[in-house]
Amino acid sequence: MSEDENNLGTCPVDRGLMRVGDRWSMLVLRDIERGLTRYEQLRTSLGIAPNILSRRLSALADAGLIEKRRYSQRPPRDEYLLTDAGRDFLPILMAIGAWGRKYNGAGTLSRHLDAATGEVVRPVVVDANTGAPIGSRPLCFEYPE
Amino acid sequence: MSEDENNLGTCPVDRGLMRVGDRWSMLVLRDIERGLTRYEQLRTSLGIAPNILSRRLSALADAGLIEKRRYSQRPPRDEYLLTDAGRDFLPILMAIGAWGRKYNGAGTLSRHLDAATGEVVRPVVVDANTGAPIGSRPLCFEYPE
DNA sequence: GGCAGTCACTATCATTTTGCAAGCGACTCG
DNA sequence: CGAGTCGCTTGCAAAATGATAGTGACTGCC
Repeated sequence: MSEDENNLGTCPVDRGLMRVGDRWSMLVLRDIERGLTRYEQLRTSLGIAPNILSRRLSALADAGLIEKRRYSQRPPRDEYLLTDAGRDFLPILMAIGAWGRKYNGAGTLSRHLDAATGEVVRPVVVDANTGAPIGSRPLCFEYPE
Repeated sequence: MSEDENNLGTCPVDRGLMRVGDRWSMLVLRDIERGLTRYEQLRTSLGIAPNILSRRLSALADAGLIEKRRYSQRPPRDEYLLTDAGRDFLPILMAIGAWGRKYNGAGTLSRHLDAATGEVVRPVVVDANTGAPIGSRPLCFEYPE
């Protein structure tokens, strides 16, 4: 895919997208977060074809974002749970959600509330060093070698 | 796609992914940010087939994330620039990059530095209300109706 | 003027991925 | 025993993607 080694090979964005770079995977993660952990729940909630769901689930498991756990032997029943890597991806989904609300948010949309304050959560990406939102300060790139 | 109206129809994540939900689109945005604004620059940097690049560029333009601007009449030359919506998406790419670095970051990767301090930027998604990183406080969902 | 070369594409076709529909094994419940 | 649910797999059609070739508009060189 990459010819230019200064580019995709060393680009962390691409590294991330290698693992979750498709729509269904992200929506699956979102639904698992919402508590829809079983195959049938995911299938009906997403309206996804069963073969596609199977493939996405195993891809996500291979990528280390979810894991399959048998919670009942008889009848055999499994659930899909987020790993640490999967949970770490959720903030990104919330940031995408905030963007979607802003630029494609006609009508009423679901949202997250802070359980303690009851306030609507407003996800923003900031630089942990300065606390400033990304985009509010000039940045520059650094390439390896 | 959606059967369950509590789900995709009202989900801001899905609304966002409707516009940029594929790998190439995100990588194009990243490259434009890096200053690769011309067709040939993007094509060689990404190693993408020309027909695919054309389609992605017009999809991104239709979605309002980039716009095409002719900067030279003779010879006819165009460049692709980020719109406000496109620039607003960049922090998400940085968050994906941070995740990719953490979970798929073997070897040396490129990174962003704060132009003023020279420090490596560490993107984190926080709740703008509390300033707390998403994931550090319990949340709940609210669905319309 | 003629020819090579660059840029920004489009057109054609093979390959890959996605999606629909049907079916299947393991079980439960009546 | 028969219907129903869950968690899939299989087969096939449709759509998206990707490789390759080609095209039009120009520039720059001899």
